[in-house]
Amino acid sequence: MRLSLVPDNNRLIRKLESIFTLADDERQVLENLPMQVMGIKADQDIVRQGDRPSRSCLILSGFACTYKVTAGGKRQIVSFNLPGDVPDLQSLHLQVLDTSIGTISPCRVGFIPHEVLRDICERYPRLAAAFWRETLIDAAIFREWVMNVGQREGYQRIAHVLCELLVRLRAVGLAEDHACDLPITQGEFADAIGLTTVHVNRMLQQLRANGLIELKGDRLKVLDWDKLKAAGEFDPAYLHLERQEAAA
Amino acid sequence: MRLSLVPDNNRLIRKLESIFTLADDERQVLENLPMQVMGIKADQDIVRQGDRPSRSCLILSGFACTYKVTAGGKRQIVSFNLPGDVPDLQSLHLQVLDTSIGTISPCRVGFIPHEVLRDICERYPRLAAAFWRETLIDAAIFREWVMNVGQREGYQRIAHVLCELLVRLRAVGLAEDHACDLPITQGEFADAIGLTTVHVNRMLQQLRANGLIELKGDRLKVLDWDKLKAAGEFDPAYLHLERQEAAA
DNA sequence: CGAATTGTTGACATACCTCAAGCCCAGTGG
DNA sequence: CCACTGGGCTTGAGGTATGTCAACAATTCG
Repeated sequence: MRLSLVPDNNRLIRKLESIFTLADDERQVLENLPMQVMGIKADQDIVRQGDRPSRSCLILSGFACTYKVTAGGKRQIVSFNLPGDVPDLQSLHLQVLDTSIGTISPCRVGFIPHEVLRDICERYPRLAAAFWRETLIDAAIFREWVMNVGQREGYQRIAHVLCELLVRLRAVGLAEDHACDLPITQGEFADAIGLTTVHVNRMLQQLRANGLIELKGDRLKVLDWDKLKAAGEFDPAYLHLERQEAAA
Repeated sequence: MRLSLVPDNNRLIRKLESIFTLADDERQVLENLPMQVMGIKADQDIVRQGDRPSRSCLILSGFACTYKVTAGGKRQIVSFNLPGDVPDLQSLHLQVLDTSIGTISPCRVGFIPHEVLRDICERYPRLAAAFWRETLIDAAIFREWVMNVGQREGYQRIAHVLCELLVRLRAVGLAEDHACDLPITQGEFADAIGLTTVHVNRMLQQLRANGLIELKGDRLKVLDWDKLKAAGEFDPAYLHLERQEAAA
């Protein structure tokens, strides 16, 4: 555990800049975000449901996920957290966490005190809006996931999640056009799309057999993007990645 | 369609006040929210996916829902919107709507221009935070819904939604302790929890047979709240209704 | 009062689950 | 360097929750 005043949080900056141009002072604030940086092993909780955190965590590298656990002990992953994400930004205004956040692969995580964030929001209204916006995009993703598990069949569900992951990774510079590292296990996919690991396995094989993807070890290659998109009924609009245009 | 400067948006005020005490000027701003009030029949869209609205809508009375439609034409309701809700508050920062919002019963809806909201956010930081918080609670509900459709069986799912609706209605003064008006059709429940209307019907009958509820016409009576909560594994924490306590 | 929407029921089909075994591969320790 | 271990992946057989289709009953509403 070490303190750092020059953390490499360029994924977050990159995400925000894809939305609007940062002024020099705004960019500087982000580049010098005071945070406590920590390395965390795979499969560890970063924060837990019920916690009342006084800081938010920024994923600097690695894969994490937000999840809830059923009374019966079943786990639902409600979101994959990628570098540049601040998966518990909500705790700035909601005191008690209603989800846990855990690592999937080894991660580097930066913890930013809420006071710091509040201070920034006060002084840089555009950054406040940008943070708010980030939480709204999270919400949009949750909505799409409700639809995914509620209305689509297994085959479509996986196709959809794979599409989402590839596009989001691309947005933070962690994917080539049609390939990316993806250290997500079939069991984790299962918990994310509400199927069993057995069934996930079978659906993945079908995707492979149909020539849509190649998925081996931690590596995903999309062989036929159009077909994969079609299979998952994937329309990236809900990710709100497009630049803010002047309103009509 | 008429303009009103003294709209009865007390449900919203009530919700916000349950979180923190409003200052006089803040309360006055809310009481005098300039909005265009409109009566809308049942089963009409208020706004549509793809729209770029320049105002947000406040549900004044009646039931509405936020939904998405699959490429295959299946509808997923991702949220029920009750009086006091501003279901597209997000459009303040996300230009393109990724969902449609439609009425379930006849509604009175107030449209508030974005400029008005932005102006309030600038001048009343605590109200800005409160609005942000509202969108965060929406997100928390979406997360719970992902879990509901992803991990729970039909019987549990309905129990859960019924619990949520009753608690939320209570929070805005629209329910007695264990009963409320509920003009939601079985087909709508089906679209909300990812089942068919036939199966919803069977699960409801089971809930009735087990003595948990009475549901007839537009009226829900919960006969055994503890059992219903248990059946749906319902824990209201995710609704974040508790008062903001001083941080530890 | 008729017409439409909603609720109910039955018979049958299927996507997905459960259990259980075997395989592959990376890491570890002797 | 090899044997061992454990996690993840794969496969098969059989079971169940839920879907589909189709008819009919009960309500609501104009």
